[in-house]
Amino acid sequence: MSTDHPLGRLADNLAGRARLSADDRAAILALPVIRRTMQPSAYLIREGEKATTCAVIVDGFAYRQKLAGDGARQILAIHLPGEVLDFQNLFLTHSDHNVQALTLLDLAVIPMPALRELVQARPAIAAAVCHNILVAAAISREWLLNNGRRNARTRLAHLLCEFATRLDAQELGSATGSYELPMTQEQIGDALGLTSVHINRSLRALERDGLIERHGRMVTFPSIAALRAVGDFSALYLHLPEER
Amino acid sequence: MSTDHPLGRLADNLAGRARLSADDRAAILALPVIRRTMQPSAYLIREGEKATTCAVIVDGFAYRQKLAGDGARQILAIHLPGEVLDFQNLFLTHSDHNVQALTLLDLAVIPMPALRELVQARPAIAAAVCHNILVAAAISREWLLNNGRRNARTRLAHLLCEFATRLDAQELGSATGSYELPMTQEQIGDALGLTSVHINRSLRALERDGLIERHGRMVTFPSIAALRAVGDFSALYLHLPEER
DNA sequence: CGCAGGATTGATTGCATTCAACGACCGTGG
DNA sequence: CCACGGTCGTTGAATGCAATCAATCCTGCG
Repeated sequence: MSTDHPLGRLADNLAGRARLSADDRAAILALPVIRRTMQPSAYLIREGEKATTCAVIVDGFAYRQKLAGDGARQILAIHLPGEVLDFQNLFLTHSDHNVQALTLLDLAVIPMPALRELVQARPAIAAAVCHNILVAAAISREWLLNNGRRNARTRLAHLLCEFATRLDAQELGSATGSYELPMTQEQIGDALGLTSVHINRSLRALERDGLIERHGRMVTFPSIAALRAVGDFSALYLHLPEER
Repeated sequence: MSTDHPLGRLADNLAGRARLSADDRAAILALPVIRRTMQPSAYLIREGEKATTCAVIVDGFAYRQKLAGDGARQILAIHLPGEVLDFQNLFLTHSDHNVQALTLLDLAVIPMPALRELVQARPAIAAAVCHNILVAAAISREWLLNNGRRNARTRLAHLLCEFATRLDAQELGSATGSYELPMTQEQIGDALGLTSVHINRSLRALERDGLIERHGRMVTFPSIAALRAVGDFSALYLHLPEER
C-alpha cells in the first residue's frame, strides 16, 4: 500500500481486483504523470468534450453529473481517492456527462496515449481496467434501483452504507464507524433524485431514530448493521475482492 | 449485414463501433455457439450466480432487473436483437442482477472460455468489447437522469425515443416512424420507476396530445422531433457511429 | 363460454416538492 | 473587531405528482 507514489493506490486498486504481476504493477507506477490541483466545483470534463488525458484521484472527491433540459441536475456517481476518472475515454470518443471536483482535488494526470499503450501491451492490466469499468456500471445500476424503487429514507441510508463500504475498501478509515461525507444536502439530493429540503428532513429522521449521529458533515453510525437494514443494503454489487 | 449467421449481427455491432479487420470478423463468426430458445420471463441469469456462457440475442428482447427488499422491481436495461448479454461475466465472478427474457428469445450461446481466448488474442475485439460495455454504462447513466430528474411524461417520451433510436441503429426498421414495444405497461413502469397505472395515464396523455398513436403494442410517431422535444432526448449518450 | 393477463378509469391518499423565511457558520474587508 | 455577504442548513405551510386501492373492460385463448 504505497501511498507515497501518486499511482500507488491506483495500482493497489487494479491489483486487488485482478491478478497483476509485479511487472504489471511496476509498469503502472512507471506511467508518466502530471500532478494537478483543482478547486471544488471545477470541471474536469464536460459533456460532449473529447478527453486526451486520464485523471486518477490522489486526494479528494469528484462526481459525475448530467443536466436535464429544465436545468435539474442528476449526480451519477461519486469518486473516492484512489479511483480513476476517465477509463471511458480510452474507448469512447467524447464524454456524455460532466465530471466535477466535489472537494479540493489532488490529481495524477496520465496522458491517454501512454495509458492506451499500457493497456494494449498488458492483457492483465486491460482485464483489470475492464473489471473497474464494470464495477462502476454495477454501481450505477444499483443507483438506478435505489433511485427508482426506494423511498427517501431508504435511499439515503443506502447511500450512507455505500459510502462507508467504499471508504473501507479504500482503507480510508470509516471502519471506526464514522466518516466525513463531503457533500452538501443539495448534492445528496441531486444524487438521490430528491430535494435538499427533503434530504434535510430525512437525515434528521435517521438521526432522531438513532441510526446516525451528525457533527457538521461528519457522520457516525452506532450500528452499521441497523443502517444496512434500513437502507436495504447488500455490498454484492460493489464486487469487492473477498468477504461477504 | 449477414443476418443468416447467428453471430452476424454481433460482428456488425462490434465492427460498427471499432475497427475490426476481416480477420477479426471471421474470428467472431468462428466462435462455437449453441442455439437456444427461451420462453418469456425465463431467467437467463440470476443475481449471485456465476455465468459460464455468454448469450447473444439472435431474435427477441431481454431485460435486466433487480429487486428491492420490499419486492419492488427495477428494470435496469432492455436488450434488442443483436446485443450481447453477458460481457460482464468475462471479468466479474458473479452477477449482481437478474436477466430475463422479455419476449420469446432466440439465443446464440457462446462458451465463456472461447470468448475469453478471443478477447485475449485480439486487442481490436477487446477494444470493441470495452466500447460495448461502456455504451451500456452510458445508457444506465442516462436512465439514472431520466428516472431521477424527469417527470412521468418526459420519462416516457424519452424511453420511446431511445427505443426508436436503438431499433434504428440495429436496422430493425423503426425508421418508418413506428415499432412494436414488446413491454406491458407494468414493465414500462418498472423501467421508469413508476406504476403501471401512471404509465397508462401518461401514454394516453401522449396520445391525446398527438405525440404518439397506439394500436396494441405498436407505437407510431407522427413526429419523432416533437417526441424528442417532449422527452428531452439527445442521442449523444448512445455513442452511435456517425451522424448528429 | 369462461378464464387470465393486461389495459383502463375513478376516487382517495401520501410522499416529496415547492415556496418562503430564518438561522448558523465562515471568510472577507472596512 | 465586527459588520457584511454568501453558502449551507433548518423549519413550516401549502401544493401537487404519482401511488394506492378498487373496479371494470377488453382481448386472446384453451
